[in-house]
Amino acid sequence: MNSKTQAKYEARAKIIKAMAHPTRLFIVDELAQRGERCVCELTEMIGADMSTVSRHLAVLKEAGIIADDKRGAQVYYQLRVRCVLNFFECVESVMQNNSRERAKVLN
Amino acid sequence: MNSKTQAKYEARAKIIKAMAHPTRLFIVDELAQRGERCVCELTEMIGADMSTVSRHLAVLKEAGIIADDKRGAQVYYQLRVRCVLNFFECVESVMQNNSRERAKVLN
DNA sequence: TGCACATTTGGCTAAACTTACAAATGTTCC
DNA sequence: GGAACATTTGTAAGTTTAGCCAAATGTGCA
Repeated sequence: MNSKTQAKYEARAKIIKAMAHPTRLFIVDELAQRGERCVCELTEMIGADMSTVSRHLAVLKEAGIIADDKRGAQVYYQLRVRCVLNFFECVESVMQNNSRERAKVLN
Repeated sequence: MNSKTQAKYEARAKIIKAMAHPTRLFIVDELAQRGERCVCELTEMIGADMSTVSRHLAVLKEAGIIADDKRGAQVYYQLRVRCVLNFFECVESVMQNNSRERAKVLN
């Protein structure tokens, strides 16, 4: 694989990697449903340290998946790219395939 | 977040995590285009140690994204779920948004 | 059986990721 | 200015991941 091809896949992987964490998937899902949320609201829902949540948000923002909007002392985050929601559909179908496959093995 | 919700997002993250590596994205892309490939062919194309490639393939297989088919001494892998290819489209659009955004900042 | 080849697995190291606490920064309001 | 609050950042510890080499396993064939 040449270095240009390598770079192409690294750039893609970086964005997918930003989605590859349960807390970050929760955040994306939540923002998709509610439009926007501030860090304190998300922290409350997630139940982790606020600094941890802030770091997850930074990862998603750095990847370009969410955008931040400072309003007073709060920072509100919103989804910038809706198409990442398509990931969920596909993931669900993979999981369904998997459980079907496992059921088959047991017979 | 309760433990059921937590488990849901962890299961999803596991599958997305399997896609979150440049080499594994390359493999998925290659299998999508060529139908199937044995480990030795992929190893040749990727240019890493065969044991490394074998481990990447195991990750994708464990997630349910690819399937293996042993034929003689070789093991052929093929894509089991085409919808993961939708990831690429979305990732491209995120990258385009990002570069547009960066261009705007420079003006 | 024994050699050649394909693949996987064990073991190890280095790098990356995740998390929490504490401290720093920024904002509002008195 | 100073207290109260929201958020980010520095730091350190623990965990996971990626990579390679070497060894083990499995297959085909003389």
